Amino acid sequence: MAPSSSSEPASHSGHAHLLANKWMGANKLAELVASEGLVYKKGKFSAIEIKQVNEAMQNYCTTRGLSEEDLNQIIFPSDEKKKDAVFWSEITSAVPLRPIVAVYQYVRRAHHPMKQQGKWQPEEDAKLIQAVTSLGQQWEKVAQLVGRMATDCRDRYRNHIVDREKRVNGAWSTAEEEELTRIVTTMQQGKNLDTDIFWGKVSEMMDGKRSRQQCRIKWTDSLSKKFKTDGATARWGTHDAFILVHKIDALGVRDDTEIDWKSIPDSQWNLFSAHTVQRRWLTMKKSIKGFEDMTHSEIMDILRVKYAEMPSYAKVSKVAKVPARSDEYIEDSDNDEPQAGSSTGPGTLVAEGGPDDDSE
DNA sequence: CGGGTAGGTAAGGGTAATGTATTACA
DNA sequence: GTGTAATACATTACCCTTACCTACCC
Repeated sequence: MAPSSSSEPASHSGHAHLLANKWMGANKLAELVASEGLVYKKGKFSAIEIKQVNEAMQNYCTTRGLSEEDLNQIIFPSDEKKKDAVFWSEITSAVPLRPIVAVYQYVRRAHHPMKQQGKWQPEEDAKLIQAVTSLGQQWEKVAQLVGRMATDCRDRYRNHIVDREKRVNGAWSTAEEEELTRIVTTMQQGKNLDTDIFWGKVSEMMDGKRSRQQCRIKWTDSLSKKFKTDGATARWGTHDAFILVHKIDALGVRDDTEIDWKSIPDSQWNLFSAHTVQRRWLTMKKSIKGFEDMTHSEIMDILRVKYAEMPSYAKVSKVAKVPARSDEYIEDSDNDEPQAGSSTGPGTLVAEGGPDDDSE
């Protein structure tokens, strides 16, 4: 495929066009990342991106005199197969680093008529169980019977219905914690990254007593920390707040929804999970009076002053003594994350240069 | 016909919002 | 000791990506 061009990486606009027009799956994307340095974005849509998408749709409608109903027909065509490639490409162009598939999925989710209906009622669970019993895991059909989005039915089923009789709630016993630690650490052996942990499997190995979500949260937010410190409890301190504020400051994002929390911890500071760190940020933010009406940079201005100095007495935050991966020490050649400048932002950028991996 | 692909569903993997129990501390 | 704010621990709705399937096109 046309490696012709020059020695320079393909132009950005060329990539933007590809992303907005070609329906590429994961493999295809990975291939382009490797072969011609394609850069694209993954992860949650930031507030800014959501706004851009909405404006693009609004614009699409007004320039063509389309009604709300027409728009709905485009997003969810009734039976006829009128593919509206123009629509999806145009909307995708509003968020340059996103592949068309991601935008397509996002918009269909966000505008689904049955979206967001809050807590599940017992009657709904009953309908769900009934539907799955008769139809099997055909979620689109099940959704019709239950009155919830297919994906929500699937989630409810796998997270709360399966093994429901065995499910245990409340605080974890020491035995359970030990069991989970054993399972997770065993699974990690021979794996390269902790992303190789399959929480559905873990839940099964716990004999269904705890759901995949319970297992995952318990491990990432609590047990992994204890494991790293050999049982010592590490509490969040001012020095941690200091580090966090300055890390976020260094990102230079326009809005905190653009922060990729997974990228915050590093080899020196990694006791707290991305989830925990994100929550700490929220707490700090909320402690500022009137934060609701402030922009991200205004909030940063205040926090920067508040945490201007590293508390001198503070012991440096403990660093994991157990390297993330078995006994091999991870060198961490200093990140060279392809932080493609500030223009990008939010979620994770996927680019050439594979960071990782070591392997053997 | 046969490979390629657009457009859809299912499965896999994860986070955000919120509630509740503990702990720190004035 | 007491009230309250911060933090730890739980719960679950909600979200995004990848795998897979199928009708359709050249």
